[in-house]
Amino acid sequence: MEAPSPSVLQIARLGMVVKRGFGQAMADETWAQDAGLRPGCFGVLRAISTAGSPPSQRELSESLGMDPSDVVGLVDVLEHAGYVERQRDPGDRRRYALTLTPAGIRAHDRFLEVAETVADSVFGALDGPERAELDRVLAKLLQAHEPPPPGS
Amino acid sequence: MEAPSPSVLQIARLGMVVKRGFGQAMADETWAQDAGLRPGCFGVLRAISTAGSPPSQRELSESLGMDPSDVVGLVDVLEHAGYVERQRDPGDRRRYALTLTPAGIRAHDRFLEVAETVADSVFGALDGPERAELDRVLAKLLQAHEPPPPGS
DNA sequence: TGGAATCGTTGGGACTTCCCACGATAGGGT
DNA sequence: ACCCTATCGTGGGAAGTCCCAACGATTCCA
Repeated sequence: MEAPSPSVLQIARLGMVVKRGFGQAMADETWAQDAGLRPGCFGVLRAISTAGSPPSQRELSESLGMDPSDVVGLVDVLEHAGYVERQRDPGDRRRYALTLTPAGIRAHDRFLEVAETVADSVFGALDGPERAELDRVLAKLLQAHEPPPPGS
Repeated sequence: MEAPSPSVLQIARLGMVVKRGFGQAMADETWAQDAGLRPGCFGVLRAISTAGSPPSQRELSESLGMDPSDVVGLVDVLEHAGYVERQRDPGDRRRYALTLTPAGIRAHDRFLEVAETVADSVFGALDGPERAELDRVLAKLLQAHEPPPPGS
């Protein structure tokens, strides 16, 4: 039976390919290496950048699908590198309001370039429409697995 | 920037979702738990099953995109569970010829069921054509990144 | 026959992921 | 005003994964 069930393996496998490619591409970026940036830092930078208002670390952890305790170290690195700032939310002093510094925005842009290089390498076998369709489907799947936080 | 490059993040992210979902689904399968099967064992089982002739561990490692040293432990578990057999290749006594036992075939089938359940959970938001197209594109991408052994 | 290459294996280091528990702060009910 | 509960960020540790560097055994090539 040629059931399409192993597609879960393909996804997991492709995820590893991307992860490896990204890690390898990052090894060439001396500026990131010097700042001590870890792979997960890109996700944090991107999540802060795309968030409507300065997010808290918990919102980040939900938006990234990772444990809050793991976000701490990532933000630590980024703050120490001068890319993000932790400001106490005046409305709720338990939370932080995370913002990107100008240097953080530049770092994010450079990250995007690297990501695009990796994407070209990974998706090179796809033509334009295929790639657009893949993008759309992936976004749909992630959105289905991550109920967006309403106005709360 | 023309294309939304962060699709690489989506892939990696979705890979984690699958991995988690699979691990969680496997936690309910007592037979696998009792046999001490690890997540990677499914990939090994599937690789042996889909290989044309009994593969060596090195062929497995290439086909799975993992390090040969990590295949050892996986095959150890599977052999100890009575699912695969290590037979020396008479033509090259350095290699093993890995074969599935009848119990291994049954285990593989049960694995497939679990995988299908996970797939339904992950791809639930997609309709038939979308899912088929995703399958096709993923296979295309993996094939581009892993030239298959022609001697089958 | 001797040297180089390959296969399986061992060991270990660096890293990620996940879970539990703690102080600090906030909210809700009486 | 008080407790009780919940949430946020944080620390620590267990388990797992990925990757590399070696080593005996075996094979291949000159």
